[in-house]
Amino acid sequence: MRVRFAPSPTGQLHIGGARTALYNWLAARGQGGTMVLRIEDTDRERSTPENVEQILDALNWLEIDWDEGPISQVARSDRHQEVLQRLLDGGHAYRSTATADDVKAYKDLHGADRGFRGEAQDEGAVRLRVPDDGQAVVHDLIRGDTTFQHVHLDDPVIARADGSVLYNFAVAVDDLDAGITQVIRGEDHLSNTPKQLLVLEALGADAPDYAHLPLLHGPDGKKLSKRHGAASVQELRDAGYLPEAVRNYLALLGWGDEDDETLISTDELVKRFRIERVSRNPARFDEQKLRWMNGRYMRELGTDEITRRLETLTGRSGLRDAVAISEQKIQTLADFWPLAGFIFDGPADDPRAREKWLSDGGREALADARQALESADPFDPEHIEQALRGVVDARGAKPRDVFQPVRVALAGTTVSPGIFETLAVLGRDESLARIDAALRT
RNA sequence: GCCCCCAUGGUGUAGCGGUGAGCACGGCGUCCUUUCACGGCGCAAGCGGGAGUUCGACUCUCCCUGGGGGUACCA
Repeated sequence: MRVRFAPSPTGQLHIGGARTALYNWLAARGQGGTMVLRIEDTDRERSTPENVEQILDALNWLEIDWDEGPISQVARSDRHQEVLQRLLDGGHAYRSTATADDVKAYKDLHGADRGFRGEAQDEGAVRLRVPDDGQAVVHDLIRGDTTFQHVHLDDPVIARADGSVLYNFAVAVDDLDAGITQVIRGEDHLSNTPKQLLVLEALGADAPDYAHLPLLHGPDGKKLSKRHGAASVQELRDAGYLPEAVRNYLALLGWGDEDDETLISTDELVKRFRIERVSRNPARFDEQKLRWMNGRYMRELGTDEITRRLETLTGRSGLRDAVAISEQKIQTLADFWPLAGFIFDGPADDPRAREKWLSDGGREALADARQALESADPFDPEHIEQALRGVVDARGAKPRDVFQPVRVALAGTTVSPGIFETLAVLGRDESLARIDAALRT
């Protein structure tokens, strides 16, 4: 089996594209097959090395690998010209100057469901000749056979007047040359498949098997498309998601095994994934579920590994202690800094928190806490807790009336990791200094 | 307009003629609790509609409705 992933080199790898990549990859790896990359775009402006590089980067981050260097369509123009000429010579294609208006006029005359048929001229764009009778049958691994009657199909333009070839022609030739046996792509390509089948037929070649994946929609139900600035893999990475969690989540967006398990490791995914089991209905990208799943993966990583990833992401070091007391509370890597950044950067500025917890009663409690903290020894969570609980008892207060002022003094906000642990990580000197600073204001 | 695809709770799905329609996210409640989380327990919430086929339909067929895609000298 040989599959190919063919992203458009528009710079960002969009989430739907990432899922397509994943399914291709899982299908290939699971069956001991091969996955090749085809960077498809007949437009030289878009197929820039930088754009291609970005797609490759995104794939690398997802840890989705491929077996051969990217096949560039633009670089294959000689081959495409050769095949195009063969179709022209064989009478399978013809030149025509017919415009969209001509096509419309033809339909007004022959009926709306009647495909356009042109006359051969000696200039103009190249159109494929479509027979009036017969049909194109797409053998789809997910949906079964889909039949398109030839009569309904317009003679498709396969090359511009200047000779440059168009997608539906190029992709058929490239897949054929690359020996692709299974084409796994988005459902938006289903309706165009007959054109590709016709090209293959004109060439006397067998068609590959197809698998058209249901499209992905955004939370609003609209198409989550590369054109509509939808979330991309790059954005997921920047939002602090883990590649293994993204793979798990994306795999489930349109596929489920018999037991409908939710948390499935990539290894397990490779073993269990079957393209035939992919669902036929479009799915919505639900970031909430991704966040939850990401949290689960984070907690399985262990403190050292989370620290390592966080340090690469932020470029800072010495985060381990802060990670240890925060890891239960964050869902993504990006959640860490807003929660624990105050440990390194000093208290945040939250006037409302200060007003509420550092007013009269709060200041008294804080002052008492400071005193108790001075003698906590050793300065570890256990002894800190003893000291602070002592203050609570002595004041006859509720725990929060003592803990919250301390929290706000240290963190500047009402949200932070556990207060005893935070104090311990900060150390006695820094903790007391922050409390003093809070007391002074 | 024409061609094609799709249809289980708010979301993702399991189901493949007989089920109390299962799981997960989210929601709500509750326990834990120093904040926020995590975790435990519980609750609400679904087969779009109509005809068939069948002893029996979420499961099969048709129609409708509703989504989506294609229909470019874009990919």
